[in-house]
Amino acid sequence: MQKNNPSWPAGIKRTKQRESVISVLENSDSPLSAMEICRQAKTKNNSVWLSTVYRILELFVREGVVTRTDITNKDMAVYELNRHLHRHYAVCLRCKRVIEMNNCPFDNFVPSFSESGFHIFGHKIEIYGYCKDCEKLFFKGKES
Amino acid sequence: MQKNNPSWPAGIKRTKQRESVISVLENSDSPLSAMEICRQAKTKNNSVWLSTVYRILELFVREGVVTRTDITNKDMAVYELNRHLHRHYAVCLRCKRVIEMNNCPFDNFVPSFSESGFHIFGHKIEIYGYCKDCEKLFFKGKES
DNA sequence: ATTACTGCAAAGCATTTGCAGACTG
DNA sequence: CAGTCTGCAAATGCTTTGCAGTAAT
Repeated sequence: MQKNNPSWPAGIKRTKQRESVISVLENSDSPLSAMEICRQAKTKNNSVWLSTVYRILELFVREGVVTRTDITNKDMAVYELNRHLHRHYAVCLRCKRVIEMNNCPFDNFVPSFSESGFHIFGHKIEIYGYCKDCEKLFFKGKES
Repeated sequence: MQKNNPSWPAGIKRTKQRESVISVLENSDSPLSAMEICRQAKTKNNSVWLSTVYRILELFVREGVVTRTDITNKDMAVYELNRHLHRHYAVCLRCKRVIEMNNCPFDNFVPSFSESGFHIFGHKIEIYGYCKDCEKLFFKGKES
């Protein structure tokens, strides 16, 4: 997010730590944990403390610039830029790798409820299973 | 889960703590946290230590008898009996009421992944929004 | 200059782990 | 009676918080 980038939220002070966090997220095509963001920021010689990263993420989530996702069976939240894309992920039950889904089952779907009048704001979908690599191991395990 | 209940997983030793955990889950119509399960088990005069509850839940999840869910922005996992119903719910953001959905968006849907070879075992869907009653209040709030 | 932000340390809290004694099959 | 499970305590790991010094506007 460059200077003058209009998507920098209004009234939010620029600090090198905040720009650094945003920069890491901009250069990632998958959601990252706070720890990973901190590690990558340090690599770039931008020292950012982990607690600061959490504070910055909390701020940007509140501002709507970043989204936070809690993944089942993973004990860490992951964060990504809110690119206003509607996206869901699959998680490998073994290696916890997160794989992007390119479409959404709610497109062209009309939900039917047991009670009328529910106003949907959004949804969260989580797909679980085994990734290519872990499935091999999984079935190898079953064979023996 | 009574004695001789065929759904008790094969080869799993019966202990009063395990039966107690399952009993709490059987008598609940909503998913419970480990702490809540522990509390309810204690109420029934069945002393179960919290760490034991976690070990028991881990075992039953592995055996497929129980499912674990992490709820967004809640820092506790919740557990429920795996009733083998394929069902999704909508949760009201205000009153937390849970409303059943009668269909599933994954019927007749072919997911597309950014990486090939992911083997889907299942999915979880969380729909959020406002129920009929809370929506009225919500919009009343916005007007004033 | 004023107010907000960060470094750092330390606390919080759900969950996990280690170990010795208790219990199940 | 052998191996597993539990009580208990202590550790772990992610996340939050408190505080004093630092930086942004």
